[in-house]
Amino acid sequence: MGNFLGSHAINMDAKGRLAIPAKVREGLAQTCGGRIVLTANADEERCLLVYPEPEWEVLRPKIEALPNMYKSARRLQRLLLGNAAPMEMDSAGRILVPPTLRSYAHLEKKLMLIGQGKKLELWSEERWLAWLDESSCDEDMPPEMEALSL
Amino acid sequence: MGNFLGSHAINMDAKGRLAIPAKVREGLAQTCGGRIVLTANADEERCLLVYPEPEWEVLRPKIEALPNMYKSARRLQRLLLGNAAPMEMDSAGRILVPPTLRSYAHLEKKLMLIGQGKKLELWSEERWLAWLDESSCDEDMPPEMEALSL
DNA sequence: GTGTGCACAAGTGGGAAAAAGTGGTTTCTA
DNA sequence: TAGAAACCACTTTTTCCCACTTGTGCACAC
Repeated sequence: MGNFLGSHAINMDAKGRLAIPAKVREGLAQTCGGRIVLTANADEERCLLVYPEPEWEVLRPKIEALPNMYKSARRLQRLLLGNAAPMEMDSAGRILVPPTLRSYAHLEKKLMLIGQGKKLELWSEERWLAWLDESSCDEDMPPEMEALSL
Repeated sequence: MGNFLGSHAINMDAKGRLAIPAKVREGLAQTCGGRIVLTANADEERCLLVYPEPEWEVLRPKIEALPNMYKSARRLQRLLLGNAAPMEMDSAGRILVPPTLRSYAHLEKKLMLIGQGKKLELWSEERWLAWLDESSCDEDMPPEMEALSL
């Protein structure tokens, strides 16, 4: 199962195409033959999520099965299912980000691709840097986290 | 079983016709030979629901059978059954949205079509964007959802 | 050990062909 | 007679491919 680490600065061209860095491309080739699913992130950060297809197929049924009398479940379904776009890379290893996702995450030219283990996150560089500044570490933690020793 | 994903910006013309995006059209051709049912959504969001006919025929008897001593059940019946319109696409892959549904969901020129697995949702673009902004992620969650790791 | 240059790989941009979307006109039907 | 359906022709967008530019790493020489 793919193990994506590290961050990469990348550029999106005028047509909305972005070249996956070669290092990451290798990882994707291995875990999913280059077939990925791009979707919106559901928490308060407006970034995109990049899943290798097999990983997405684990998640998708779980999301579809959520009881949709709950508002929070409908939200998750609308965001994750409603934005999911299966993608394949072109001959130069690029993907075309759909316009709706581009505007959801406020993607312009300069982007950051952030490895998160099983998936990757795709941010507008501006928002990523802003998040680094704002985000603070004195929120509530789950117990598993309190026990960590870094 | 159709699997509709992703969001698409589409335009309705002056006659109330809207072109189903080609990607979605394929999915509809496969699951229902292009025969769909368009109806109103019953939750607080005024959007329309697009069902492949076989999927609708699974749902319809269940709605009809709801015990209608309950106000909420009557509401569901009036909205879903009372607005259901079977549709077929014209030679260019377009459907004509009935005026009553158009006004129910406040559809004007710019629309969004949102894949939701078995069905699709059709929103006024304005309302969809507003919903994206307002909707927050700290509502009650069903237990299945708390356990999710995205 | 350091610097220079070469070669290959990665990233970028543009253009042409094909497909999708749009608008209007005519015909049919209620 | 008005509205909807079918049809047709035009315009725009998308997709695919090819060629160019940039960057990186390695080797060799100084």
